[in-house]
Amino acid sequence: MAKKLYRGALTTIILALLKERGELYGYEIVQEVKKRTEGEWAITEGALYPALHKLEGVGHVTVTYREYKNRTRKYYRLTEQGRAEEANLQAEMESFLQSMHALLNPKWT
Amino acid sequence: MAKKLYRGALTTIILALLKERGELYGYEIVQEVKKRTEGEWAITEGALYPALHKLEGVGHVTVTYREYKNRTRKYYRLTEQGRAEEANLQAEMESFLQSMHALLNPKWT
DNA sequence: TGACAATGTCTAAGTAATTTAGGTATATTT
DNA sequence: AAATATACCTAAATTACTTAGACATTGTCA
Repeated sequence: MAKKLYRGALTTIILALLKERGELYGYEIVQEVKKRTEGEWAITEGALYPALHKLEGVGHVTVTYREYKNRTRKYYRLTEQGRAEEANLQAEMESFLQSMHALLNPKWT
Repeated sequence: MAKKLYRGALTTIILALLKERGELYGYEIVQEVKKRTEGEWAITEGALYPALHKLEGVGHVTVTYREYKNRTRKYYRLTEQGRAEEANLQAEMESFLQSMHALLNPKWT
């Protein structure tokens, strides 16, 4: 059974993958997440595509269309802004992990 | 500036604190989170109280009213079910951390 | 003493990320 | 031939949360 992906983490994941890989198309992101988490997470397309469109809308990614076996792939790539945002979200995620650690493993009572 | 608390984490936090402390009242939870995360997280009461009521509704916590200086405190305590749920959410959080790690620090490309 | 902050509870409207449940079309596998 | 995989999409419903209040008592400080 697929585990919970906390709300707000999806964009962080997308941007992190794009930063690492340079360029990915939507369906590829779904497969990549599934593979890397060994099936723990299944990103739904109903969440992914609107998230990608929003990222495009705010200028964090750009799109290139490429044909492959009669199907169109939309490749996404980080803009400069997107690269900055990726750093922000990465920092936020680390802060989250730290705070979570402080809460669940307290040093002082 | 207060950082993001990913959606879905609030209940995990509440149950974890109750497990550790045995008994807490709502306002105390707000203070405790603020203290432990050194101000990083500010749980809003508009989120906390409904969450507590929901936990009570599904039988994960019980309530005891206590008076203190003319003000009523509602103390929450885990039920057996709540204790089980706490373990589930804790496991889910750990799974999240692992998956997040796998995504952001991949071993294989 | 008068005002403002802190303590302590609550709710209701609005927001936004997600789930659910579809749709369309081609390629590949069984 | 039918089902699955690939590849994109959207719209309605859900839901956890934010915002913005309400109410009452106690503590603090000018």
